[in-house]
Amino acid sequence: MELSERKQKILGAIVELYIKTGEPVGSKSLLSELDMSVSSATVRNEMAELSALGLLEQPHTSAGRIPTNDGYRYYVDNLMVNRQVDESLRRRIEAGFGSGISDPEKLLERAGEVLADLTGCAAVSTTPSGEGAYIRRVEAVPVGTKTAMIVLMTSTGVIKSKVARSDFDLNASVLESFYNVVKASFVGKLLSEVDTAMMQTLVASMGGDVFTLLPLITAVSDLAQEAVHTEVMLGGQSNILHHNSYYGNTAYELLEFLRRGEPLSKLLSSATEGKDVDVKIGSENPYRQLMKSSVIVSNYNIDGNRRGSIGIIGPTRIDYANLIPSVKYLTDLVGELLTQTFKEE
Amino acid sequence: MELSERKQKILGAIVELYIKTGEPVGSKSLLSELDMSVSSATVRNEMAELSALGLLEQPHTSAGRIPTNDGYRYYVDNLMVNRQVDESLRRRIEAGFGSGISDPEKLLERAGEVLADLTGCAAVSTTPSGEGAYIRRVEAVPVGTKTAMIVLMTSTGVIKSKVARSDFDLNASVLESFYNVVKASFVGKLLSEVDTAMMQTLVASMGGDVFTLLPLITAVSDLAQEAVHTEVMLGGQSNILHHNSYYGNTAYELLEFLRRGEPLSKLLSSATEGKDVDVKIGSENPYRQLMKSSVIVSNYNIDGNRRGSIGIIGPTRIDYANLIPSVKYLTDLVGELLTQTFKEE
DNA sequence: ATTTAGCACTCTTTGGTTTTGAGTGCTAAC
DNA sequence: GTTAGCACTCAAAACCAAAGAGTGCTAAAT
Repeated sequence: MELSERKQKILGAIVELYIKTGEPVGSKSLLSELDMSVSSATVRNEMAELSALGLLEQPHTSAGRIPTNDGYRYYVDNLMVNRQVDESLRRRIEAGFGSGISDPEKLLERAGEVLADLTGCAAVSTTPSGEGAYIRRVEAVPVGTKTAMIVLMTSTGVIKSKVARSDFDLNASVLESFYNVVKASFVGKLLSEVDTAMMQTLVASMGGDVFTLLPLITAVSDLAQEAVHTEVMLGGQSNILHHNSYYGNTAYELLEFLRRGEPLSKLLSSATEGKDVDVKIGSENPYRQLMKSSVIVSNYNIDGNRRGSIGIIGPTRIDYANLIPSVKYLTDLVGELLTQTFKEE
Repeated sequence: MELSERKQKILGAIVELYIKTGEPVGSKSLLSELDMSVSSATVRNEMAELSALGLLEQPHTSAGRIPTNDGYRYYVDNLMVNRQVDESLRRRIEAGFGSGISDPEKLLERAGEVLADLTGCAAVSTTPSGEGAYIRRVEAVPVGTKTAMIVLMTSTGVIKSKVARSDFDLNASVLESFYNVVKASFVGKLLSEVDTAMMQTLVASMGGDVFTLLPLITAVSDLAQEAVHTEVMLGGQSNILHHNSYYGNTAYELLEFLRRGEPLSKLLSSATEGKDVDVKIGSENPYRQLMKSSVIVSNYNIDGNRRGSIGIIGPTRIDYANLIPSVKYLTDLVGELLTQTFKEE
C-alpha cells in the first residue's frame, strides 16, 4: 500500500498519540501535536481517506480516530523507528538477573519477571527446547533400600529428577548394572532418540536384569521425555489488569486463557519463524482471546541454535517503538548468558 | 462473647446467606430462608443488637446487614460445621496429581494449581523447608574444561544445581579432592550448618587445594543456602478477578501484592502455629492489601515434621465451611505423598 | 417483658431527560 | 488543493424523579 508522505506523517502521529493517551485522536488535537502548516479541515480529509483505506476507524461517528489493526501493522512495518534501549534500562535489565542463576528454568522464569516489570505487560518465556540436546549424565541416588532418585542432566544444563521405586533391593550390584545400561544406551544420546521404540529394543536386549532395572530405566526415559518438552512460564499477570481496565471484562478471560500453557506454547512456536522479532497485532493472533491484544515475541539462541522464546502480551495500543527493542535486547542477553554458561570449550 | 441461641441462629443464617448471594441480608429475605415462627420485626431487633455487638454492619442505613470481620470470626469459631470433603471432590483432587510427580517443587506447584481450580481462589504453596534436612549427595558434572555443574540433593528430595567456573583445569585429580572435601565436610550435614562460619574454618583448613577448589566449594555452599530457603509459589491469580470485580480496583493491588514472595512467605509462616488450619479474616491479616481478604492456610508434614504450607486467598465472604476442609484434605494428601516418596526404610 | 404491626424515613438503584462538547462531513469560497 | 464555516451526531456527564428494599421507632398485643 502506497501512502503520500503527508498521510504517513499523519498516520504515524495518530498511532503514537493514541498509544500515549489512549484517547481517540481528533483533527485539532492532532494538529497541536504536529507542526504542519495546514488546517484541521485538510487533516480531516486525509483522515477520512485513511479511514477508507482501513487504517483508521472511529469508535462512533462523532469521535476522533483510532488505528485499526492494519493501521498498527502499517505503522510497525513502515513508519516506526526502533528506539535505542537506553543505558538506564540496560542496567535495570542486567541488575534483574542478579548473580549467576545458572539453572536454565529459573533463569527463564526470572527473564519473564524482569520483562514484565520493565514493560508493564504480561510476559511469557519458554525453557530451552531439548531438541538437539543430548543426555550428559544420569545418576541414581538411593533414598531407601528399594527406592532411588534418578537424576538426568542434559547438554543444555537442564536437570530433571524423579523417584523410582523397585520391587527389589537396590544394592551395589544392581546399581552397577544400571550404570552400565545407562552408559551404553543413554549417555550421549539425543533426547529425541529416547522413544518407545528405542525403549522396547532396549528392554528386549536386557535379559535377566530386566525386572530389577525396569523401574529405574523407565524413570530415565520419563525424564528424557520431560526434558524435551519446553515449559511455558507466565509472569506479570497483574499488569494485564492495568491495561484491560478499559476493556471491561476481558481481563479475566485473557488471564484464564494465559493460564493454559498449551495454546501459549503454540503461539510462541508458531511465531517468529526466521524473523528477529515477531509482532502479532490483534486479530493476527490465532486465538479469539487475543483479538484485542498484541504479542511481541523473540527467540533466544544457545550457541547459535534457536532454543526458546520470550515475549510480552499487551493491548494493541502498546508502545511498539520502545518495547520491541527491549524484548529483543533481553532475549539476546538471555541467549548469551546461557551460551556462556554451557559452552563446551 | 455469649449469644442467645436465637441470635446464633440468625447470625449463622446471615453469614451463610451472604456468602451465598453476596447481597446484604434483610430481615424479610432472611425469614424466608429460615423457618422461624417470629416476625420480621423481631428479627430486626435481634439484628440491631448483633450490630451493636459489632458482629454485623450495614453498607448504608437503609440496606440489609452483612457480617463484620468479628461476625465471620464468631461464625468460624462457634457456628460453622465443617462439611465433609465429598467423594467426587476427593477424586478430582487426586486426579489433579496425575502420575507420580516426585520433584517436590513441582508437586507443590501442582498442589497450588489444583487447589486454585477447586476453590476458585488464588492459592499459595511453599516448597518443603530445608530446616532439619541434610545434604544427601553432591555431584560435580564437568561441562567444560574449567566449568562444572554442581548438583546438590537433600534428604527431602530437593535438587538444586548451579554452574561453577574455575580458573584451573578441572581434571580428575581436582575432582577427586573435591569429592573428598564434600564427603568429609558436607554430606550428612544439616543444611543449616552450612553457614559462613563453617565455610571459613573449612577454607582455612584446606591448605593448598584452596585455589582450585574454592569456586566449587562455594557453589556447594550457595546451593545449600538456596535449599534452606522455602520458595513461595502462587497459582490461580485469575480467580481473584472473579471475586474482586465487586471490590473495584483492589484486584490490581492485591495481585501486585501477591507477586512479591517475601510478604507472602511471612504470612504463611506466621500463620498456623499449632493449629490444624489457620484462618485469618480481613483485618486480622498483617498486611493492608489483605484487609478485605481471608486467608486459609494449613501445614503439611513430612514424616511428622511440619515442612511447609498450602493456602488460599479469597474474599472475606468465602465459603469457609467447605473450603477449610478442602484445604486441610489437600495439605494432608501432599504430606502423605511426600512422606511416602522419601521415606527411608 | 417480649413480640408484633404499622409507618415514616433513608438511601441506593434505575431510568429517563437534558446539556455539553468534541469531532465530523459537507459545501462553498479562496 | 486548501480552508473557513456550519449543521449534525453522539457519547458522556449532569440532573431529576420514581421505585423499592430495608430500617428504626412507637404503640398496641400477647
